[in-house]
Amino acid sequence: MDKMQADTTTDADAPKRARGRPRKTLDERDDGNRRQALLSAAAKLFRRQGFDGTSTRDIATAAGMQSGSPFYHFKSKDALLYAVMEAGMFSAIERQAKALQGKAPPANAADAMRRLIKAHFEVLLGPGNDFVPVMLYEHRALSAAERAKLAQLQVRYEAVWTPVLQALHDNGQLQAPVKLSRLLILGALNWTVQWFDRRKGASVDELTDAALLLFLRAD
Amino acid sequence: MDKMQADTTTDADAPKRARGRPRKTLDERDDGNRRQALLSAAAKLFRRQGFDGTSTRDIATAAGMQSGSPFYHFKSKDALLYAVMEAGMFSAIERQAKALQGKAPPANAADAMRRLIKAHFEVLLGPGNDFVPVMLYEHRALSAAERAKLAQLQVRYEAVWTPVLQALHDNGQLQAPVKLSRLLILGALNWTVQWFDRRKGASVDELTDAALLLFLRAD
DNA sequence: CCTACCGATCGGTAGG
DNA sequence: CCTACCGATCGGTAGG
Repeated sequence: MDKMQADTTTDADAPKRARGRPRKTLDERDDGNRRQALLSAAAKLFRRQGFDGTSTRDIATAAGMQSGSPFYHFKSKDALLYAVMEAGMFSAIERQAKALQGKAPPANAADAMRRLIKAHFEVLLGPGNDFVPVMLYEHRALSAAERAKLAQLQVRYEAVWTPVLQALHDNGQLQAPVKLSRLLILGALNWTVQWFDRRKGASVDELTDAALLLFLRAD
Repeated sequence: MDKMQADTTTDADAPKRARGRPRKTLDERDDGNRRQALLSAAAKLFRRQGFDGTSTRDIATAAGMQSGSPFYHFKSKDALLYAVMEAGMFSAIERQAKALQGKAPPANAADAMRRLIKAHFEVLLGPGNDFVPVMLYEHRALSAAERAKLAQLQVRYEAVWTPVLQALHDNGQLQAPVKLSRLLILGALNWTVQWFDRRKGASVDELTDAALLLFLRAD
């Protein structure tokens, strides 16, 4: 709580590998966890206040650091934003793959669709999932090169939808053209970030049901 | 082109009501058209670079003014943003009403839906229509009071969709719950701002057709 | 609407 | 990772 307070815990069982300058507290210290703290703080603040509305000082404070310290971990504020977005895409891609594999493969195209939609909502609306929303709403702040790198990951993510939509189109459950369907559907899902409130109204499951009813004809 | 160049046109037929300090050029000068120029410039720049990414100096330059001059027309940068958004909502509401009235009233619920969707796309994707996109993507920059005022206009706009969706639900063309349908559908439409390119790919009419096929069952 | 300017904030860095 | 700091930019204002 109080960073000024002296460390009163005993030093007897301090980790043996501790050497060099003394540590200020006993909790997590080493490796990349300071970097991770910066990433999480940045994601949360970028989402709430926007990239431009968040200063690197804000982020440093939220991570318990001084104003110049984030630049020890990240070359620039921009690099921090990119790292947040990339982490978001990796988590989305991973979650998507798990949803499709699961314990059993999808029973049919509609089942695959349900899994994709639900996984998408979870990554977007789940508690503490600020990384993907930041990616959706702040990509204008990226440089052209970073935007291009990220676009590759997005293509990978969106490509998974295509065969599922194609199968649904083939069996008549989806009427609109596959490509425009994908764009419109993902838009509907992504926009939920703007209005969905986990604390009230529908649940993610109800949302998933509604989306399926809206987009697909019964089989 | 060159602001330094002396005005070489003759003064003989200058407007008689010209008095007081001399004008620098002969073109539009009086009333609110400077204010309008600021609004248009701001809308364009806010959309392209974001609210925080656009300085009041940028806007002044784009409107052919000096750095301090926008504040003669608007109390603050924030007030300028709000004015852009309000103008966007007014134009959307007006266009929506015209679409539903038209020369003839809608033939049925699906026809009304088509008109609503197309009007929405036109306001969103039409050439030079930067006001509504700015409203969609920069409302985080508003104060709470301004956001609340704007929300009233948005409620008015969205309320028009409800009876249409209800009718479609009643006749079986729409399966998902009306309220969630409205939110998901408007999300799908709003998101087109992110990917739609008037210069290539589908037209607004094709987009409208695809949306109808996606959301509604044939009657 | 322009000129000249102020105060504040911000990203980033050197040097330890 | 902290301290101390720089240079630049920015919203806004006074006074005309």
